[in-house]
Amino acid sequence: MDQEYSVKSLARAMKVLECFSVQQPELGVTEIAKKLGMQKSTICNILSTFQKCGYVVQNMQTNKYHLGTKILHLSYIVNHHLGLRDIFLPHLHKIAEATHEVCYFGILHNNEVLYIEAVYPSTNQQTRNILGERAPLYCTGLGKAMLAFMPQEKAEEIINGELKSFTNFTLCDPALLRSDLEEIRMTGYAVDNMEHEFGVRCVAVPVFGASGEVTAAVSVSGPSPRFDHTTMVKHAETIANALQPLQRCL
Amino acid sequence: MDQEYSVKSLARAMKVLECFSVQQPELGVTEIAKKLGMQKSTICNILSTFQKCGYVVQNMQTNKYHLGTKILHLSYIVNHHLGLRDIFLPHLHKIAEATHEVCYFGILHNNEVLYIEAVYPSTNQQTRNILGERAPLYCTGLGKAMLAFMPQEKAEEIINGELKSFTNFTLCDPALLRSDLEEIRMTGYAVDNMEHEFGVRCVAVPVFGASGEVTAAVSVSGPSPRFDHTTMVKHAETIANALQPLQRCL
DNA sequence: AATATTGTTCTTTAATACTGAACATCTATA
DNA sequence: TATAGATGTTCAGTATTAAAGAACAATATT
Repeated sequence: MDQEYSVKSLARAMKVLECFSVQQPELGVTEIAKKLGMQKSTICNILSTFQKCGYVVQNMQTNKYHLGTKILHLSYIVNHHLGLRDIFLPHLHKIAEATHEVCYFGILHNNEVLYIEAVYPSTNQQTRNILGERAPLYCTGLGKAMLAFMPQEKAEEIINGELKSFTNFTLCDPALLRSDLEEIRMTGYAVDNMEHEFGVRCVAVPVFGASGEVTAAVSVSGPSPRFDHTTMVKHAETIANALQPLQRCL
Repeated sequence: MDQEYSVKSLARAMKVLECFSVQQPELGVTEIAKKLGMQKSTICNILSTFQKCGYVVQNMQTNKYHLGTKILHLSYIVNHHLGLRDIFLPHLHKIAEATHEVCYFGILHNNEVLYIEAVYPSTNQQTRNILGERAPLYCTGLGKAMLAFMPQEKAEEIINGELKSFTNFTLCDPALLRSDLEEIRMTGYAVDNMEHEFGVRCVAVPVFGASGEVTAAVSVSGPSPRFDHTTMVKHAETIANALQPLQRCL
């Protein structure tokens, strides 16, 4: 009997929360019910519970629901516990100023890149909020930097999995990807040559934990004309140097 | 029959998530069970479900649990939907640079201040992460700025509620607090005179939504010697001017 | 005005979450 | 080193209750 010691109603409820996305921040009851193949009334009850707890808010005008601010408080605790953001922030600033490019910081989570922070150089004061955004491993600088140093078994799972094409430059061929990862292991840094977004190049360096496993990565990225080979090598060195004191101590 | 159309097991489970705090980011099964007066096995099942969903992670060394990064993704959606952070950030930067003080941005949530962002002036590069932190309304600049313009009924609830003393300067007397709030309504800005933290003064200005209700507040704060009366009046003006374009349009 | 389509309410039943005890691990203390 | 007291986990039975499905109310659309 493969009994699962899990609270099924809770798992179902969390799926409801996960229906909300940046693209669809507001959802109706039937919309969610269809999406999950569940009954309207069930969704209604779950949402009403979440609302009472503050995790979801109903828009009085449209009757649709959206995520509540209670989640922000939880995320604060996560961030604080991880502590990573606080530890990395000064170094990210240093890198952004030295390279005059946007500096990203992401961690490995569920076989995806989870962006934790973006720091803009003072010469480029954008304010795009990417906290919490996710991206695939195989076609981003941060992702490949981590993929290259992951346990081979886990890495192969991804390499042999679906490699969706985002641009003409995306490495959708496992063999090509493998040799790229090999080069990353040799040089110590990953290059994303417009593989995820056309016109955007990126250099990323992995960060290793105390026991030697990849835990995170830091990158700078920007418009491809500014990212020629020699510049990217220089940037990689800048990042690697800035991260030196953090390597193998987290 | 006052039947509650809520999923009780879900409400219970969310209470488990809420046990985690900055002070106690890691909790054991029995610890949570005691805190909530629930059975160990129940907590165990809930945690195991949350773990499968990625909302909670078990520390292999200590067997204790902590919140997972999945929450970050949800918080990203919240932030993005609120959009507030993105809208306010440039103005917060402006205020921080103009006053050379830390600039805070908070919203009203569950009768508390929920801190959304802190921006440090370039002359004071701290990196304290306060995203998601909460504080009482009656003894903080941001809080009083919002409390003063809340619906009277809701405000009185708080004024007549427990007014815990944080410092010798905390206004724990409802009458004193009321007259302070009256002054805030007159001047349009709130002053926190070391009421929450000794040695820290703060000036805050409320932000109003499209329908005229208080939705948020912005403040600058710092060591009391730097915050004399004339300086604070000047800071209040600076903030009010910077926020002008955002008033009554959100 | 008529007709979908939405969110909500309600009851019944089948599912399942919680209890409570037993078990397995680990960690202080004698 | 042995023992007692923690801890987290497993398990089966019962009492709870979550979900289904239909009916209702309130909008939106035609």
